[in-house]
Order: sequence, then C-alpha cells, then structure tokens
Amino acid sequence: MVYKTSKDTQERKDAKRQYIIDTAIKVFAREGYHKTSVKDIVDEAGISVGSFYFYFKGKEDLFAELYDEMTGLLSQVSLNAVDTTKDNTQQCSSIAAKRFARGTAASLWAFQKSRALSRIMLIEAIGVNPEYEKRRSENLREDYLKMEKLFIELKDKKVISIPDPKVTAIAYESSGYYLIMEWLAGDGEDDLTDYSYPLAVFRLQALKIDYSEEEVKEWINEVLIELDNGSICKGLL
Amino acid sequence: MVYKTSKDTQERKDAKRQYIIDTAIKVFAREGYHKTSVKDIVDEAGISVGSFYFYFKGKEDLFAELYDEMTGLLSQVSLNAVDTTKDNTQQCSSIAAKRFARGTAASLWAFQKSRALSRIMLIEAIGVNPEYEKRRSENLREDYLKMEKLFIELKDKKVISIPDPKVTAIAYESSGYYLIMEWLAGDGEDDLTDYSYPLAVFRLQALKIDYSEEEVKEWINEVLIELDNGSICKGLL
Amino acid sequence: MVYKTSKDTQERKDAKRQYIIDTAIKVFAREGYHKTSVKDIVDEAGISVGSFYFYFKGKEDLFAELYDEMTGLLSQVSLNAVDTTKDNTQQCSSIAAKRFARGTAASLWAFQKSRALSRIMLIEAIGVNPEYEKRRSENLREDYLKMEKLFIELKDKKVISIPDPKVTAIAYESSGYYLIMEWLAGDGEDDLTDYSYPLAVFRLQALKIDYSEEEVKEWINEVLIELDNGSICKGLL
Amino acid sequence: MVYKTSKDTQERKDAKRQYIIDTAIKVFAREGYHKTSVKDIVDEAGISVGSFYFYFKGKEDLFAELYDEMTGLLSQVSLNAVDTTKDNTQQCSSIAAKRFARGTAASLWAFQKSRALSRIMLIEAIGVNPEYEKRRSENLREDYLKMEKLFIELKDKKVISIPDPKVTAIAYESSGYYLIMEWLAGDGEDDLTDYSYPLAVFRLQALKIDYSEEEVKEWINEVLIELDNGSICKGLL
DNA sequence: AATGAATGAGTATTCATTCAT
DNA sequence: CATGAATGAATACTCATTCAT
Repeated sequence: MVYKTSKDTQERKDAKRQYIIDTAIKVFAREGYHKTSVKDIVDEAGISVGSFYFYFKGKEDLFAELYDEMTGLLSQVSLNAVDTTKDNTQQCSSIAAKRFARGTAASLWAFQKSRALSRIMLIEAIGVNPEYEKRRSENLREDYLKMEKLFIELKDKKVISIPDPKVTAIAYESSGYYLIMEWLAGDGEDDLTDYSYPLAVFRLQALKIDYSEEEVKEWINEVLIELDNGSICKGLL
Repeated sequence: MVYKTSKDTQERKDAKRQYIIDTAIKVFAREGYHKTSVKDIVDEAGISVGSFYFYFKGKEDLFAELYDEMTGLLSQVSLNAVDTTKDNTQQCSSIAAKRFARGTAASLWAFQKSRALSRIMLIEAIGVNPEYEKRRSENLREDYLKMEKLFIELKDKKVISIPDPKVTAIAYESSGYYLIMEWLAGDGEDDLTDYSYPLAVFRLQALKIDYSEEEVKEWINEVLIELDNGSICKGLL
Repeated sequence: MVYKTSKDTQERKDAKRQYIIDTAIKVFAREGYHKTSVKDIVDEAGISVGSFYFYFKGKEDLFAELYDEMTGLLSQVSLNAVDTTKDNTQQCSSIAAKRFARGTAASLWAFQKSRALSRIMLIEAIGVNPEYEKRRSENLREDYLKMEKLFIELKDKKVISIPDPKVTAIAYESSGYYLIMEWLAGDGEDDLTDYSYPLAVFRLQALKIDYSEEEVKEWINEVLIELDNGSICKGLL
Repeated sequence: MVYKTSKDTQERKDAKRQYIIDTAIKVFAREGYHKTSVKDIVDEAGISVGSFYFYFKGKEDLFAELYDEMTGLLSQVSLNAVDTTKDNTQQCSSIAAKRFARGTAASLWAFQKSRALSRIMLIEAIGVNPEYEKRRSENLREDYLKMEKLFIELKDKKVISIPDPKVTAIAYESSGYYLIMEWLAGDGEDDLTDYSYPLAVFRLQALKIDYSEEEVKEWINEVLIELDNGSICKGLL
C-alpha cells in the first residue's frame, strides 16, 4: 500500500550512494584525505552538500565505508587466487609454492588494478585518526593470522622451515609493502605485476621452499591471465 | 669579540631550534601530525608563536626538518651496526650473514629506542602532503640503493642467490615494516628486539644465505649489547 | 454524498493536524524549541516531512498555533474555576475572596496538569522570535484586562483597596510566575497545588481583602477536587 | 624582565573585551540571542572572527559572562538601595516598609536604566540552553533565599503577616516580572519607575505591613533621586 | 629576538523548505 | 494526500600566519 521505498527508488539511491563513493575515491587519491574537503567531493560529483549528508553521516563515515569496502575486495582477490589451486597432481611442497606464487602475483595485480584505491589504503588511511588506526590494525592482523595458521600447518609438515610462524607471517605480508609504495610514488607507468616473480622468489626462499624457476614463472603467468580474464573474481574490481 | 658573541648567539639559537624540534616530536607522536596545531607545540614548549615562526617557516617546514633528522639517525644506527663488523677471520658468506643479522637487530633496536620517533616516521609522515611524499620516497630509495649495491656485489660473489637485486632490496627493507607497525599499535610493553632472530632468519633465508642458528643468535645478542652500551652510536638516539 | 466524503476527509485531516500538534508539544517540551528540528517532530510522529508542510506553513507556524491553543486552555480552566462560584449566600467581599482563591488554585492545578505545556508556555515560547513576542504579549494583556476590569469594579464596591487597577492586575498575574518556574526547574516531584494557599493569601492580602484562613483552605480544597473530578472543565486538559 | 603582559597591553585587552561584550549586548537585545550569529556581533564591532574567539571561547561563553555580569549589577543596585536605609528614628514596621518601597523602586529603576540588558536577562536568557537554565534558576534562588530569611525574621517580629515565608518570597519577587515584560513589549517611551508606587503598595499589602501613602511616595521619590544622582551605586550601570 | 593580538579564509555540518514522483 | 530525496544558505569555530610593539 505504502510505496515508501519503491524498488526503483531504492536502486537509484544505491546508485547515487555508490557514485558518491566512487567520486570520493578519485578525489581522495588525487588530493589526499586531509586536503580533501567535503565541498571538493560534492563539487566533483556535481551534487549538493545536503545530498552528501543525506547519504553519509560525514566525511569520516564515508571514508570508513570506503576503506572497509576496499579492504574486503583486496583480501578477496588474493584469497580467490590462492584457493583456485585445485591442482592435486603435485606434491605438497610444490602445491604450497604454487599457492604462494599465485597469491603474491594476485595481490600485486589487485593493487595495480586501481591506483586510486591503493593510494587510499596504503597512504591516505594512515594517520587519519587514532581510533581509526585500530580498524586498520585489526584488518591487518586478520590477514596475519590466516597466514600464521597456514605456516604452522606447513611447518608441521616440514614443507617450510621457519623459526617463528607469527613473526614470519608478519614479515611475509610486509615484504610487498614498499614495492607498492614505490610504484605509487612513481608515475604509474611501470607494471607492478612485473615484480611478481622476484617477490615470489624472495618469499619462497624466506620460507625455505624449494621451487623451480620455470614453474614459478609459469604459475604467475597463469594467475595473471586468469585475473585479467575475470575468471577468478568477476567484477570485483 | 664580535665572533664570540655571534658564536654564542648562534649556539643559543641552535639550542632553541633543537628544543622546539624535540618538543614537536613529543607532541606529534602523542597527538598525530594533523591534530597538532602550531599552538599546541608552542604551548608545550612554553614559547610564543612569534618565536616559532622566527625559527621555522611553518608547520610543514618544521616537520620536514624533523623527519630528515630522524631518518638520518635511524640510518646511522643500522649502518654503524653493520659496519662495526671488522671481523675478517670468517669466510665471506658468514660475514654477510653477520652483517645482515646485526643490521636487522640494530634497526629494531633503534625503533624500539624511541616510540615517538617511530610513530612519526612510520605513521604520521604518511599522507601528510603529496609534495612531501617525494622526500619520503627519496629517503627510502637511498636505503634501497645501498642495499641494492650490496646485493649486486654479493650476488656476483655467489654469496646470495636472488633474481633481482632491486626488487629484493625493496622487499628486504620492507619485511620489517609491519612488525614495527604492530608494535606501535600495541601498548609498547613487548620488546621489539625479541623479533630480531626470526626476522633475521626470514631475511637470510630470503637471500639464500647459509647460517647457523647459534651464530645468528650470538651475533644478535652481541650487537644489542653493544648498542645498549652505546659503543656503536654514542648519543645518537 | 459529496458532503459526507469531504466531511470525513476533513475530520481525518483535523485529527492528523492535532496529532502533529500533540507530538510537537511532547518534543518541544523535551528538547526545547530551538533544539527541535522539523525532522525531530516528524520522526516522532512517524510521518513524512512532506506531510508536515502540507498541514503547517513551517515550524514557527506550528508553534504559534500550538501556543494559542494552550493559552486558550489555560485561561479557560482558570475562568471556569472562577465562574463556577454561583454562591450567592455570602457577602460580596467573601465572594471575591472565594473567586480569587479558586482562580489561584485552578491556575496552579492547570500548570501542574501538564509540565510539557507549562514548559513551552513559560520557557520555550520566550525569545523565540521578536515578531512572535507580540502575540505573547497580547495574550497576556487580555488576561490583564479581564483582571483590571474586575479590579475596577471591586474597587468601586470597596471590596478591594488598591491604588492602580492596571498595575495591580499585572502584579497579581505575575505573582505566580516564578513559583511555576521553580517547579519547572525542579524534578517535578513536588505538588504545585500545595502552594495554592500561601499564594492565594499573598494575593488576597495584596488586594486588601479580608478572609478567614479556614474558608480559603476550604475553597481551595473544593476547587481542586472539582478539577480532579473533571466537573469544571471536561477534557480540556 | 619579560614584559609578556605589559600593563598597557592588558588594559587594551580588557577594554576590547568589554567593547565586545557591550556590542554583543546591543545586538542580542536587538535581534535576539538565537537570531544573532557570531558574525553579526563581529561585524557590528568591526573586528574579525578570530579576534572574537581570542577573547571568548564561543557564543555561549560570551553570553554566560554577559549574563553573570548583569545579574550581579542588578542585584547590587537593589541591595544597595535597601541597605542605604540607615534610618533608626522610626519604628520597626516603618523601617521595613521603607526598605521594601526603596527596593521596589530601585529594582524598576535598574531595569529601566538599560532596556538592552533587561531584554537579555528576562527574555533572551530564557530557553537558551537546558544546562544554562540551571544558572538562571540558581541566581533567582539566591535572591529568594535572601528574601525568605528577611521574611522569617520579620514574621517573628510580627512586622509582617504571611503564611509561608518561602512561597511569599518567591511571589514577592515574581510580582514585578510581568510589569517589566510589558514595558519591554512596549516602545520604551513610558517610565517604568512610574509603577513603583502601585507595585510597592501591592507588595506591602501582600505582606500586611501598615504604611502611609505619603511616606511611601516620599521614600520612592527619595531613592529614585539618589539613584539618578549616582549616590547609591556609582558607575554600576 | 621575542611576544601574542589580530586576521580571515576555510571547514564540517545542520536544517527549513521545495517538489517531482 | 503522502513521500523523502534534494537543495544550499547559514553557522560556529579553527588555525596557519603576520606584524606592530
């Protein structure tokens, strides 16, 4: 009886909301979080301030939403890439190597996919707000813990050789960070995924997993092609 | 006579300048760069805004100086720790392992030494200002380049086995980053240097350097004691 | 047929209109006029802003209506209490005393009956708007004038002894004001009608009317019971 | 050694502060508290917003200060007028009558002296802010209490005849309120002190104090002259 | 050199009101 | 009649920076 929120209207609202988020990503990436005013965003989006505040509680609220959304997407891509390994023909250590190689490449691919998102996650989200730092920290810790669990398992199976799964997990995740920062500092012309192989090797060696150069290169090419095809994560990014 | 006076004056100026920087470090670390106003700093320092602007062009100028100074100090500590290895009795790969282990421990020690400085360098300095990012990037690149050069040399000597010295250098430097971030996110009670061994192992394995557990542990203990004694970098931190 | 429908519709419209007013009274009393937004009212009422503006020209318009309505009610109660004195067995001065005592008690009873209304009339309605002040002033003046007329009459009859009927009327009306304000400032636990007797005496003495303590107390009890029974003003408050 | 706040500078600061307060009084009285923006005040004062916030924490802070200042002044005037009665030649009840008459006239005189201040105290200060209401309430209560104490004393001495000192004190204070409100609602042409006599009589009769018309008129004339001469409260208003 | 009063552009946010659906 | 998305002017307050003393 009451068409308070007709499907049509709701869809238009969702679309506008997403449009604002997308615009904000662009502006935040270009100008930086702190130098971006709400006015900058609404001007770029061509909407009124009132509209902005109709859809979001405020600048921080928007950013939080935007950040969470991105975090989810990035995790998703890496995980999908890793899990798509249904290959059972190979022995354990080889499977592990494959997973790590694929994950490494997928991660770089995901960052490369959107410079704007990457900038925001790795640069603009830092130092925004003390209470906000927690969220960041927790997100990272989740990733560490997954890795730590995996490392513990593989260590037990003698697939990898590391002294401390927790610290190793953190160091493992950390090892790609500056690479992406460098890419962000550059003009964006160079291909981040080109570094997949050396980074994967760095990580594999750090875990003391045996690997063959050819295979690693092969795996990386494979996953990058899959990602470009969209066969791993359709429409995620 | 004239000289003496000016010299004296100069010294007093330098001292006050340094005093302002030190105060600013405290405040930035406590409140965050963006939430710190010039007034916060001068209030804490007990000086007037006018004075502040006599010594610094502005808030950003102060921060830049402060950042450069800190970067220098941190580099210094690591380098000193590495270079103090005048040990020639051992074979090449062992020397390299020792240097990396010492460097790793020294770096963690340095960050642990001053949470305030660490916070500023790793958190507050991020996303401050797009044009400022360059400086940050260049500082890091300097460190990478030193490492890269070293890696090229060691690769030629077959001491390490890596596919790409540049990427490896970046990944190597990067690998400790999240560890320190985690420590900063925590309450600061745990000892960052406790992670020296697993991180050093992670790095050594990543470079494919052979090492003996005992030796690495020994080297790390050694350098930490030296650092605590102040025999490596007197009064630097 | 046409009439019936429109009559029906009209009734529904009136009901909704009144519902909005009632809701607004609650919200204004709770949050204060200035801190209440139109959205606060419509949210509490469960209607849309559009509806609100269909029934009222705006926030001020609503308030004016609401205020007038309340003023009318309060006046009504006092007047009814006064007029219900159909007692002709007593002499003139005693009748006057009875009327004033009853009026005083009735007035306090009416305010006590609805803290929300009282708050709005005495606190929120003040300083809302310079042009709005006129209306307030006029309402009060109406009351003064009634009193003034009465005082002139009674003065002629030598029932009361006052130098200036107008000023006395204003002072008479005014004398209960702070009492109610005090009650509003408190937690509302104490019974405002408890002050009927001392206030009535204050007023009677001010008019130089002779009275007997017992009678005044009796009259007050009487009228309060009548009011509670609803025999004076059914459903007015 | 350090002339941080030279006397001269301090004086200029105090003057500017007072100037802002004076300007604010004008604007608040003219436009009303809620309709007055900080910009209105600074524009009228010809200063910058920054200056305003240098001297006051905010709009509310300014208002609080202004209100307290005024409250103090008004109390002062009434009290001085009352206390100046060093007349010991007369009998007790006469002295009391004199004090009340003088107080009544002095109070009206003080309000008349500054329409702007009066408007703010009686109109604009109402409903400004729930927490602010307390302050108002407390100020009034202080006045009540003084009166109550006095009434208790006089009741004991049989000078006045009232049933309840507390309620009587509140009613007594209250009785002048609407008179002033009426005057504020008018054009300000009529003389508020003209109402001194009827109001004084109203109050005296309410307390059942005997008085002679001539004396009361005399006392009122006396105190008004003293007030105009400034012999009661030099430079207070 | 030192001081701190003065500046004013800039910011996030609110809210009464309109109007297309 | 009802809805609620859209508007944008208005507002309180901040803060880096300047400059007269």
